[in-house]
Amino acid sequence: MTDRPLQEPTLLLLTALADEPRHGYGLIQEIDAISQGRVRMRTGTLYGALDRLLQQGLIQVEREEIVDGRARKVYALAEAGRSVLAAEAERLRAVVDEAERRLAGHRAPATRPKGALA
Amino acid sequence: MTDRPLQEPTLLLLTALADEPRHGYGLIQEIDAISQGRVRMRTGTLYGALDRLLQQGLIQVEREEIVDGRARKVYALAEAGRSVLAAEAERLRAVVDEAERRLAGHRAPATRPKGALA
DNA sequence: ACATCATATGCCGGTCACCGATATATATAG
DNA sequence: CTATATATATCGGTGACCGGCATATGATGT
Repeated sequence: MTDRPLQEPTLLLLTALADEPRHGYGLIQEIDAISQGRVRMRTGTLYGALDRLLQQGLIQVEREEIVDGRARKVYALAEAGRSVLAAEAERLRAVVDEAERRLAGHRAPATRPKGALA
Repeated sequence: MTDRPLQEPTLLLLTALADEPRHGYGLIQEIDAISQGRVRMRTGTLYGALDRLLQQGLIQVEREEIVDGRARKVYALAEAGRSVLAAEAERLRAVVDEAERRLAGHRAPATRPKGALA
């Protein structure tokens, strides 16, 4: 399946769905808020990613509704998406920790015995 | 330019250079260590990324040397690369924090069979 | 009446980072 | 003498993301 690391827009999408279900346009706004206005997700990215994540089973359409005459699809994080997001967050945190440790000047021994590579 | 968020292989590359200069193959091994063996960077990704990062001024060739009859290029993190990595780490940490915060305040979605629809 | 912004979904062409394979070369271990 | 580790490099393909465009309604402004 998709063992590949998530790119940031996708990571933000799953994060925006982690607390409650939202519809497409609401996700754009939520991502804008999460990133302190630094990320404006394009609709091209959004709906493409939504389709992809649906197909991968990481999210699901919770319901469809009509608000003020405008149709909405409300997406929810699926179980699979929840665990993928958790794993991804844990992995990324480790990398970020390591980056900041090294930038701070502490040389944490990441050294391993020779021949560790298969 | 480098306004776009770094992808993970690139992030790992800069991280691997953050404590000391390394040559190409050494970077593959270091990234293997940092990621606890989870990421095996391909040479196609590595040398392509190295060229790109050189051109962006995020890294530089510190020296070239010959060890045991094999040529090496030793790369070092440039000042620009150091600040980009720092900014990227800070940004990613915020996203990861937010993701874990939302996951912890768990709101499990109704696991509905497909076909259920409003 | 007309314009324009905010809301809302969706498609399509292009770009580029990454992947996998391949090529080349030396040193060491079996 | 063959395989593995070390070491650099190129190339074609894939796919996520970007930017632009199309479409439609409701609210606000002039």
